[in-house]
Amino acid sequence: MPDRPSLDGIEEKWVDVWDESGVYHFDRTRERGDVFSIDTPPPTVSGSLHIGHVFSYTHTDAVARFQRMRGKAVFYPMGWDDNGLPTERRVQNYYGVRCDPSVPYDPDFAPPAKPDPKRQVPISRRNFIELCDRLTAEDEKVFEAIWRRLGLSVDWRHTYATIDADARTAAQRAFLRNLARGEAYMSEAPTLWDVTFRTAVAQAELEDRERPGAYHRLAFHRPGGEPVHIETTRPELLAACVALVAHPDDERYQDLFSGTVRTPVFGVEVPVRAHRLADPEKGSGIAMICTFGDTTDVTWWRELQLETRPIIGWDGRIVAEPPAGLETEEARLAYGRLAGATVHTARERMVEMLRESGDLVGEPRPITHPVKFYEKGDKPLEIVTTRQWYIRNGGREAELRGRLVERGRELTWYPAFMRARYENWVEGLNGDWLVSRQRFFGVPFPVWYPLDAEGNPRYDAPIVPDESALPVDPSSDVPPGYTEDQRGRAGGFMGDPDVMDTWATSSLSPQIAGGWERDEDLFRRVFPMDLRPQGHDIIRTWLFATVVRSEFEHGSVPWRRTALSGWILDPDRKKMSKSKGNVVTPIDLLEKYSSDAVRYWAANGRPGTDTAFDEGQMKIGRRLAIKILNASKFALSVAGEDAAADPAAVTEPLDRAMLAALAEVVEDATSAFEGYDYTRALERTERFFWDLCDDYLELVKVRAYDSESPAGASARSALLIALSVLHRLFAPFLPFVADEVWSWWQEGSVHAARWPEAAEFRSAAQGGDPAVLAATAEVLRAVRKAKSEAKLSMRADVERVMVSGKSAEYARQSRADIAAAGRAAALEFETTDEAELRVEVTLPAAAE
RNA sequence: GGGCGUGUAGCUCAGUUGGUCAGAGCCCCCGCCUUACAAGCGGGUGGUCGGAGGUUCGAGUCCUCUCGCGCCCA
Repeated sequence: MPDRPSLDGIEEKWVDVWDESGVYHFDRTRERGDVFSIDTPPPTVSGSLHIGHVFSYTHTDAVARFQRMRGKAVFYPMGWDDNGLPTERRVQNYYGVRCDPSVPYDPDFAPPAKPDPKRQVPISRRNFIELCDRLTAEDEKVFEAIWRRLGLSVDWRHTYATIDADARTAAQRAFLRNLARGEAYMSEAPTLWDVTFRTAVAQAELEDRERPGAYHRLAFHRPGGEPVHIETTRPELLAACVALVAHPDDERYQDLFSGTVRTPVFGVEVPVRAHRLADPEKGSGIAMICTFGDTTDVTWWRELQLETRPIIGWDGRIVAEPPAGLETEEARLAYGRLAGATVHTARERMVEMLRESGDLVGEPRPITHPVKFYEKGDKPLEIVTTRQWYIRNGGREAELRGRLVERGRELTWYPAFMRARYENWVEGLNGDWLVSRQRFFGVPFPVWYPLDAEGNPRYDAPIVPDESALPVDPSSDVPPGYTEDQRGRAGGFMGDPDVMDTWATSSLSPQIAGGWERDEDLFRRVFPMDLRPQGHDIIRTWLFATVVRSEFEHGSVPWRRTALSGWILDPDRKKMSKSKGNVVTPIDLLEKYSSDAVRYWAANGRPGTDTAFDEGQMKIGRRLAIKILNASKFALSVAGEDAAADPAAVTEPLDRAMLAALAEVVEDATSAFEGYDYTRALERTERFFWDLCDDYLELVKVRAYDSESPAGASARSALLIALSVLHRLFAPFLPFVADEVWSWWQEGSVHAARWPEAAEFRSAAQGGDPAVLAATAEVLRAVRKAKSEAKLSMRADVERVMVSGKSAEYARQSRADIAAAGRAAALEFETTDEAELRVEVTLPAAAE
């Protein structure tokens, strides 16, 4: 035990000790019932670890530590999400390169010494992936170091990355089984498309953003020539117009239904149709349907069985070839002015042409409206018809949807109201899950297609590998029955060029971490997992997708509980984010306040509740940690480090009262933890501890030094019992300081110790009444107040203390301790019926 | 527009099933060298619990309406 205990260097010391002792290792000999398994969220390593991560991972760690102390074998792995677009972008910027699959592999490639993000060097897909692997490996080391310093009790032998071979194997195996069972399918259909990243995007990745736009009033022409006015925010799509639509009940357009009109400028004849989704209140009540301007167009196109005349290409530009229907020379010339232009330019030119033809009525009317974006993109999404892979998720089948809602109800949600978010999402789905992405750094689809005699792929006859061959890369591996020289040749084969959505891999995190089909012995001990902690913003993606995959593969929920953490808000109540520049680096905070202090702040954030970033709370956490050091040192120096607590020696009413109060704290903290209310467990423990320091310790200080009397032995034993219990109660929250103080007088790690139970020290409490401690402390407070108001030192003598009231009887049982702590010469107690405890303190005349 | 959450001292937050529930910590003010801790200790000043109705003997605590903020979805 050091003379002057300190938090300095405490993290380095214990991180090493824990690593060497393996105290957090999962005992895989334990059966499922004795295991507590956690489906840890794999943080995106291409981003930086921010304070929000520290916040939520601390919550999980506290629960993991509690369960471990309760005797569970805790399966607490860590994953890294390195698969996907964020990593591609980071690699592009970091090395100044971009992936160009047409460039051949260069085994000697070295990235530019001075990366220039503006002039990225095109490199082969394989070189690009090598750089992704290299950079993510470095990032993961940094992350692990921070997690260790934060004190996460992860078993570092169990880590995974969403791009590693195990994850690729699991993702491909699950996909092949989905395919075989008909849960995955390929379809050519209108798809939300990000033109910057040139990839398809799923419903779950959409977000609406308010953008300026303008209503353009356009004149279409009836067969007789008289105009029909429509309003559109996307005049550039006029060439893609396939119909007009109005509400079936709209009186204004009854005569037009089942007739046709001609488009302005292009003179294409299009039908006028009726559909309930046409809003009579909006614009002129009649709209043009284009293939495709928005998702409503897709609905109309599908339900009204309209033609397809797409004009926007994968690059977001107007395609060179005019769509069907543009027959006249003028129409083709007009289209020629748009071909190759961006959407923005095309709109300007189209408006120009409409002005020339006189079909633009009035001036465009500026508005602000919500536009769909890919959440990681910065250009509006287009809708392009492409061939994509889908996994069923209930978006098209009520039966499956209902089953998935039911699975959600099998889960225990912390907090419970988060379940509503899940159900709202599932019930609002309008399509299956699009899982293919036209990107590079991801898990490839384990599929090849035969090429027919003309060299065209036969998508209806995909070739799949045997599961034993996984993972495969169809761009370099050869399908069964073919040779490499048949790649890309007529009569040969081609590999599917796409990769899976990153959620298609991370939705298998319980299987990947748990050893599904790789280590079945492990898997049956940990799956379904006990807990899925995660942010509430990814209920619709990660949580939902994981439920879907587990339903298909195992016919069960993937876990029993899920805990949704809140966000960290800056002092202005805004979500902290990099773009706002209000992010604080965790490592600086850990160094400034100590890991325990930062954990203390985090542990004060309740499940699902957004929490203010508050360094003040970290200061308090630091104070608490230091107090634990000092109070422990004091108690141990009084009692003797190697002294053993003897429950039978606890005889004084005040000591028994303290232990009885502590028993209540233990019971309360335990049930709070069982209900995932770690914050309450901490609050109760902390409250008790500070009161113990302020009152009980001061009261028994003198007596505890008395080595002669039984009263002294009583105090010392009670102190040691309380200390042991408190060290363990604090261990899940302040693991460093808890193990430090524990090590001064106990064998082994506090983190391997048994969680305290009231039964342990009930006998020592001997039916003690917490009211004795409460009343005694109240008298002590009154004495202090008198001294404080007289501006006296707490060491000042007191002539007389007169206590009366209902609980005077309780205080009387601590007469000697009050006299000693208050330095009171005379004490009188009068038990009356008065509810309020009255304390009269008489100070020596000289002191007044 | 629909769903969910939230609004309690200057700040951050507790307040289980309605009855010492008007609290804690921080901040601020006034004191105290008290050998565990001056990175400490003691004491004190702060609120008609967003607003309006209602149920009840009694409501931050239940109901209705309303205002503000936040998130999710259209």
